[in-house]
Amino acid sequence: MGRSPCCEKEHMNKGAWTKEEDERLVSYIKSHGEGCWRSLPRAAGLLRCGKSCRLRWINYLRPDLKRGNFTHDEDELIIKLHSLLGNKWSLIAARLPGRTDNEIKNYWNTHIKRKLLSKGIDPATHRSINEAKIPDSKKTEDQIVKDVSFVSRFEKTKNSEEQKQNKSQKRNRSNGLVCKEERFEYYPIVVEEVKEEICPDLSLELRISPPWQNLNHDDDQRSPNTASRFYIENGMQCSSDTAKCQTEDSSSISYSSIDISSTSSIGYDFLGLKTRVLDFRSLEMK
DNA sequence: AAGGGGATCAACCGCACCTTA
DNA sequence: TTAAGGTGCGGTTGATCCCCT
Repeated sequence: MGRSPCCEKEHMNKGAWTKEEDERLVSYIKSHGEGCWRSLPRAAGLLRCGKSCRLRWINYLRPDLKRGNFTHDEDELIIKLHSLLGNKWSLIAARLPGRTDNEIKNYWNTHIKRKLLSKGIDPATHRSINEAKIPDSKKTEDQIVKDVSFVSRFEKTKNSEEQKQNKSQKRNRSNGLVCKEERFEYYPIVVEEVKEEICPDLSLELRISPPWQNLNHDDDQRSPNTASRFYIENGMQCSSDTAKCQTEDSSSISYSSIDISSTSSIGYDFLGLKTRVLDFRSLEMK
């Protein structure tokens, strides 16, 4: 069954936006808010497709966008998130406030890919290019452990989780949120990686936990979907309100537990990065 | 100064997913 | 349950910029 086009292609402007079009769009959204992109162009007096308006707003006109070069910390964070999430640009962008998925995607393709290649790292797999050529059966234990890649298992696990949750819950796709009985909860992003095959003692789990309760902040009146904690645990006890987990074996892969509710105004160590960029409270949940 | 080629990034396209009736 | 509408995502394109010869 075919679908009607999102808008009439004829009589529509395409290509670069003019200053006047930008002003019309910004002015309309300022007074009416985002949403209903299909009818927005007509209401705003724009000869543009709704999708085009949405893209222009999200990628360029939104007032909370951070323009300018990516910082080194952002570079590192993007690389690490890409190793976890793959080409899920919207998920990566959700963890870099002020940056858009399009911007990150472009940046990845034009800068980071080359940077990784110059270091001998395959940007698709995050493996050493040389190591990638060695068959698994001939790799040493060290090489195999270095090759931990989260993407395939992540997809697999996430999909099965989603299937389960789809049956009983209303979903909000934005930023991996689940809307359940009028409350938002983060569904677990499980990155439990190949422990049975290559590293029996290793259990990596990337999880976005339910919203933190009993926050002693001035802005506690926010809706419950605006804050949460984000932590990665390594199959060990992870204290829920500490900024760092205790580990029994310091030689194991590093991990972090981040209480965003208590660290939003200070730097914290996400994936080994001292960074402030991972603040879910700044993410808008639609 | 010209132009060729690579780099960059805004914008488009097609598709998949979610919602709703 | 199903079809249609709405929205968002990821891949790709193309215009423009910039550097080098």
